[in-house]
Amino acid sequence: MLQQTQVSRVLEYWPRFLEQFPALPALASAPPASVREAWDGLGYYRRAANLQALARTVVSNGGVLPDDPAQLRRLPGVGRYTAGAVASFAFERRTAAVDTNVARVLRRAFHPRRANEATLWATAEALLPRRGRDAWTFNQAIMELGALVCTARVRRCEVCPVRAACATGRKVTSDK
DNA sequence: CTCCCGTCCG
DNA sequence: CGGACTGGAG
Repeated sequence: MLQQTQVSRVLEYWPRFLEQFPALPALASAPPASVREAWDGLGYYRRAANLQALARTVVSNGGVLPDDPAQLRRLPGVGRYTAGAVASFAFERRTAAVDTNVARVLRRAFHPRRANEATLWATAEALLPRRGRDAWTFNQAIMELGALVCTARVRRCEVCPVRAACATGRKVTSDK
């Protein structure tokens, strides 16, 4: 649900969705129309179909989600970001997870000129703490930094905890 | 108009 | 690589 959709909007759907489909088996055996209906208004309806296909695949293969990013990535609707996010946040695997927030933070802090996806992921991996548990915290922290402080429109460099190490933030504070 | 905890297809 | 997919908020 969070793929390209704001948290505030997902919050209106996620609890109801989970109530209706408490776990993968329920989602797997549900009529596709009921899944689509539960998704109504959220947009990107392919995600709903992908999610049910994912549920069916996982259920028919023992019912357990893999914790490995490469294996997660093979599931429908799971790209590099989601695979990393699930592996890190659900399983505490040591993996990078670059979403739009993280990408923006990394761009501003380390690549003020231009940076492609590969560069951003490489930077994210280079910054990743050794232990999985600490990588979880790092991923959570950098993502929230982008969502709450280093935001797309108004960046709040004054309250940014990594301002001193940021290529963009250093200038911004001296300029304005 | 851009942006949002992207992914897939051509 | 670019574009499609979706809709609401700022």
